[in-house]
Amino acid sequence: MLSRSKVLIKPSQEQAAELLHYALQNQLLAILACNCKVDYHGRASSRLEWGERLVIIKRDRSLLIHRNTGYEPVNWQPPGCLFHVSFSEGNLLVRAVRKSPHEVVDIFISDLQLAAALELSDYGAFAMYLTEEDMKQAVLKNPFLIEEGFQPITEERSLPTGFVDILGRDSKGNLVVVELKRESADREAIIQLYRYVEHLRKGNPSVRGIIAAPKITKSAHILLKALKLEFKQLTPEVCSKYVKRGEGEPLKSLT
Amino acid sequence: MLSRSKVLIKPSQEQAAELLHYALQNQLLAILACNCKVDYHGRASSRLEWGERLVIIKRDRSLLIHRNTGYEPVNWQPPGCLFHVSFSEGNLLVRAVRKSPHEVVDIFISDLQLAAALELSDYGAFAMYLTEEDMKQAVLKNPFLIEEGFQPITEERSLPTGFVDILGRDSKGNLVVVELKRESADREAIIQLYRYVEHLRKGNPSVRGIIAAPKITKSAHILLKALKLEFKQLTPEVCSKYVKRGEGEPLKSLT
DNA sequence: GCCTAGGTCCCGTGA
DNA sequence: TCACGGGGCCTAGGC
Repeated sequence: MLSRSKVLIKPSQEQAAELLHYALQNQLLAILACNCKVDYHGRASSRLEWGERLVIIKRDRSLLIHRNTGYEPVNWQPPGCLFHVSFSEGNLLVRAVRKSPHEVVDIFISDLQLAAALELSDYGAFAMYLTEEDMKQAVLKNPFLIEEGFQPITEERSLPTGFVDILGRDSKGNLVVVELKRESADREAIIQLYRYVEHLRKGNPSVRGIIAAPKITKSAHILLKALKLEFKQLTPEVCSKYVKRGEGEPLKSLT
Repeated sequence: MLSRSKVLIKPSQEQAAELLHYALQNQLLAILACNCKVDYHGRASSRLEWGERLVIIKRDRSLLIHRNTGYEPVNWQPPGCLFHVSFSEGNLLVRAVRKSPHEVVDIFISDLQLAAALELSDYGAFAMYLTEEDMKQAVLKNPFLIEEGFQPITEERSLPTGFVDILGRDSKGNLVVVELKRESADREAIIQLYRYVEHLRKGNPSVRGIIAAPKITKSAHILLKALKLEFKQLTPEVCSKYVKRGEGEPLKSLT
C-alpha cells in the first residue's frame, strides 16, 4: 500500500523541499522530523527557538508543528492555507499563509532526520455518541426523563437572547425551559438558562427553568436557587439507553 | 543526529510492536502510518472505522490520531496515559488508558506503511505575544490607556462571583471594573463584566464597568447600553507598544 | 480533587 | 462575512 508514498531518511534540505512539493502537488500528507525555528504573526505572535520537532502538512493544507510533549501543537495553521517553500540564509523556509484572518507561520529548517510523503487512504466513517444532541433526542422521545407529565412543545425555539434547548409544558400547563449539559453544569450554564427564562417570565411569571445535567457545581447551585431555577440529574449514559443511533448498534459502557 | 532514532518502512505488526516498546522505554516520539480502526469510551464514545491514519505517541505519553485532513486529531489522549501493546484477532492493538477521567482509546492496527521512533532534542524557548495578559500589563503600567486619570487599585481581585481583570478608580474617585478582551467583545464578555459590576454596585451605585477590546459585536453593544456599561477601544497591538517582553525584543507587525 | 477563565482555541450552523 | 455556542475541548492557576 506504499503506492505514491515516499520516505527519506536524513534528507538534504533540497531533497526535503522536493518531497514537500511532491506531497503538496499530489495531496499527500507530509511529515518532517527536523531541527527548526518558527515565527508566527497573526491574531497573536509567537517565537519558537531552535529545536527538533515534527512538522505535518496535511492534504487539506493544514499545518501542525508538534514538540515532543503535549497534546497541542506549538504552532499551526488551519486547513486551506497557502504554502511557499524556499531557501533562506542556509535554511529551508516553509511559509504557511492564511488569508482570513491574515496569519503567517514561518518555519526555518536547518537539518532533517526524516521526511515523508504519505498517501493515506481513509474513507472510514467516524461516529460520536453520548453528546448533548443525543441527550436532546432522548428527552424529546422520552419526556419523562425530565419529569412525569413533561411535554415538549417544539424541538427548539429561537429567542431574541439566543436558543432554547427544549421548550415544553409541565403537567399543570406551566411553560418549562430545559437546558441540557453533557457534563457538570457551571455558573455559565445557569446564566444562559436564566436569560431565556427571564425573557419568558416577563409575560408569564410561572415559567420554570430546568437545567438537566449529570451534576452541578456548588456555586452554580447557589445561583440556581437564587434565580428560582431547578436542577434535574440526567446523564448522557442514561439518555443513550433511550436513543438508537445508526443501525441500532448498542453502545458499550465502560467496564 | 539520528542517535537513538529508528525508522522502519512497511514493518510487520511484530516489528511495529517492538518499535513502540523501544520508543516508550526510551521516551522517544513514536509515529505509525497505518491502517487502523479506533474505539473510544470515556466522557463520550466514538467509533472510527478502518482507514489509514497517522498515530503519534509522544514521550509524555500523549496520543494523537490524525486523519489526512483537519487541524484536530480524530482521537487522542492527553499526556500521562498508560499504554498497552498487544495482539488481538490478527491486529496489533494499542490501548491508551487515562486514569481520571477514566477513558480508553483502542487502536486496532492491521498493516503499516511506516513506523518510527524519533529522538527529538528540543530545548528551544517558546514565547507568545499580544495576549490578554500583555494587555493587562500594559494597562497596569499605563493606566491612561483606559482613560485619563484612571488608577488601578490592585492588579486583580477575587470576588464571590469570580475574577476581575483590573479594578481601579477614575479621576472622580468612582470605582471602575475593567474587563479586557483580546478580540471582539461578545455578549458573554458583557455578562461577565456585569456580574462583577452588579455585585459592587449593591453598596455603591456609582461603580463603572468598562470593557476594553479592539471592537464589540452589535448585540453586545446593545446589552452594554442597557446595563449602563462602557466600551473602550483597545487593541493588543497598541498595548504591545507599551510593554517590554523578554530582552526588549521589539514585536514585528504584520506587513 | 473541583472550579474558573483563556485560547492564534477549532468547528459547525445560521443569519 | 460575522456571530454564537459546543467540545472527549486542552491548559494553567487557585483552593
